[in-house]
Amino acid sequence: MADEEPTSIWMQPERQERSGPGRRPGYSREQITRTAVRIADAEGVEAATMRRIAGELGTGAMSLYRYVPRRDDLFDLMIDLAMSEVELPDGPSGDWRGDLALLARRIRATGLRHPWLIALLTSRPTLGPHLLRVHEFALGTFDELGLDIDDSTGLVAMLNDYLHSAIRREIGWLEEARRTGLDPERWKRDYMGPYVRQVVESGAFPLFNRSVLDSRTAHLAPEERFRHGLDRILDAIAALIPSLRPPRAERR
Amino acid sequence: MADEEPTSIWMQPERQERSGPGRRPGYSREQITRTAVRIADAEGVEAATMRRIAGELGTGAMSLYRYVPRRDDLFDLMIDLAMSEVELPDGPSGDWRGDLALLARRIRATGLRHPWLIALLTSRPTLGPHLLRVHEFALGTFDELGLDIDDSTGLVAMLNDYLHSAIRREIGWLEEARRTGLDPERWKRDYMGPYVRQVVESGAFPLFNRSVLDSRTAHLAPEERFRHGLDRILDAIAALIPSLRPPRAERR
DNA sequence: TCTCATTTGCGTACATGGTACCTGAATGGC
DNA sequence: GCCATTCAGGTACCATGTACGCAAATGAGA
Repeated sequence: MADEEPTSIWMQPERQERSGPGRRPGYSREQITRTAVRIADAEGVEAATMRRIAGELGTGAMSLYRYVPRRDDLFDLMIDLAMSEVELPDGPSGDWRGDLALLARRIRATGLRHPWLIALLTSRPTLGPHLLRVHEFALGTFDELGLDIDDSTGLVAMLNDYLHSAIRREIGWLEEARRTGLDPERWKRDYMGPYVRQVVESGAFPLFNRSVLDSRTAHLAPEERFRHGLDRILDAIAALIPSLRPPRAERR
Repeated sequence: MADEEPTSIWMQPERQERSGPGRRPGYSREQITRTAVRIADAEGVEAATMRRIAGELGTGAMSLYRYVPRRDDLFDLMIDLAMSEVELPDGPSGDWRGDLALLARRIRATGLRHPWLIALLTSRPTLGPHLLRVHEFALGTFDELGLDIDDSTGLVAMLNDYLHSAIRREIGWLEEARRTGLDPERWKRDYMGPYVRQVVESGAFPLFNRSVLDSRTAHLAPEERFRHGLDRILDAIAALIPSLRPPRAERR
C-alpha cells in the first residue's frame, strides 16, 4: 500500500525485523547489493542481471523485487556500497591540498576496483549517503579556507570532473574491449589501431597526430599520469582561490 | 567476406554506388543515422531501437544491418552526426579565450539540442571525424600560444571535463525524469524532493545543506550558470598557462 | 535477350532482458 | 488453531539485439 507513490530508494527503508505476523525475509538489500557488486566487478554491470544475482543467491529473480523496487534502484545501492569503501578522516586537516590529494587517491582506487562505478555515477543523478559523506568532506576542505559555499561547490565540481574523466580514461578502452568480447590487446591492435593509423596517415589533424606521436606522458605509468593531472588541477584550484569571493569573515 | 574482422565503423565505408551487379541500396547510413537522431532527440536513445528506426523508414529491422554492423556503431555515427553541427572557424583567431568560449557555447547548444549526446560521448571511447575536428580546433588555440602538445591536451581535457559535466548537470534530472516516465515537475517534487528534504532536516551534512539553502547561483538562469562556470575554468586555464613547460620556441 | 553471380530487403526465430501477476508457504497475534 | 500478513519464486508477457536464410532486384557477359 505504501509503494504506490514512486520515490527515492533511500526513502523506502528495507523491511525491518519487525515482530508482526508474516514470513521472515530470507535475504537483505545489502546481501543482494553485495552480490550484484561482486558480479559487476568480475564481468561488468551488464552481467549483473536480476536473474543472475538471484541465481547466485540461490533463489528466483522475482524474489529480489521484495527488496528493491527496480533495477535502477539497485544501481543506486551499488554505487553507494562502492562509495562506502572510500575511507576519509573525520574532517579537514588544515592542509587542503593534502586532503584533496588523499580524497583523489581513494576515489581512484575505488573506481579501479569497481570499473563500472564511474560510468554509473555519471550516467544519472544519484545522492546516496556515502556519496554525500564524500562530498561533504571535499566541501569541508574549502570551507576551512573561508570560501563561499557556491565557490566551494564549484571547486569541488572541478576536482570531481577531473577524477571522473581521468578514471574513465584509465579504464576506458579496457572496459570497451571487455564489452565487445575481444581481449584488450586485440581490441587495441585490430579494432582501434587501424583507424587511428589511418587518421594519422591522412595528416588531416596535425595536432592530434602530435598528441599521438610526440606525447611524452603516454608512456608513463597510469599512477604517474594520474598524479600529473591531479597536480595540475590542484594548481589550478590554488590559483583560483585568491580571486574568489572574499571569505565570510571579511564580508560582514 | 570482408566483415569477418571486426573493426571501427569508420574503417568500413558504406557500400558505394558502384557499377557492379546486384540490387541497389535503398537506404543509406546517413539516412538511418538521421532518423535515429530524430527519434533520440524526441524520446531518448532508448527509444531509438533498430525496429523503431526501421519502422520509421518503412522497412524491417534487419535491413539496417546491411548498413551498420552493430547498434553500438550506430551510436558512434549518431555522435558524429551531432558533432558535425558544431560550426567552428577554420583556425584560432589569436584570442584563445574568445575561441574557447565560442567552442564551449557551440558544444553546449549542440548538447542541449541532443540530450543523449554527452551521455553517449562519455560512455565509450569514440573518435569520429567531427569529434577529431573539434578536438583539433581546441588544441589549435593552445598550440598558437606555443604550448607543448601534452600540456595542450591536458588543458583541452580540462575544458572538456567542465563542458561535459556542466551540460550533464543542466540536462541531468530532466532526462532522468523522462526515463522514469514521470513529468519533470512531479519527479523533482515527489521523487527527489522528499529525500533531499529528509537529508537536509537530518542535519548530517551541514555544508551540503548550505549548498542547497544558501546558494546564490541556484536561482540563476541556466545560461548564466554555465557562463559563470566557464569563466572560472578559463580563469584556471589562464592561471595555469604561464607555469607550464616553456614553449617550443624557447626550448631549442 | 537470356543467364547468373552478386547484393539488398526483410520475415522468421532465438536468446536474453526487466518485471507484472499469482499461488502457495511460512509466521506470529488473537 | 484460526487468520491476516508477508515472503518465495514459477509462469508469463513484452521488448530488445541480431543470426540466418531466401526472395527480389540488378547489371555484366553471352
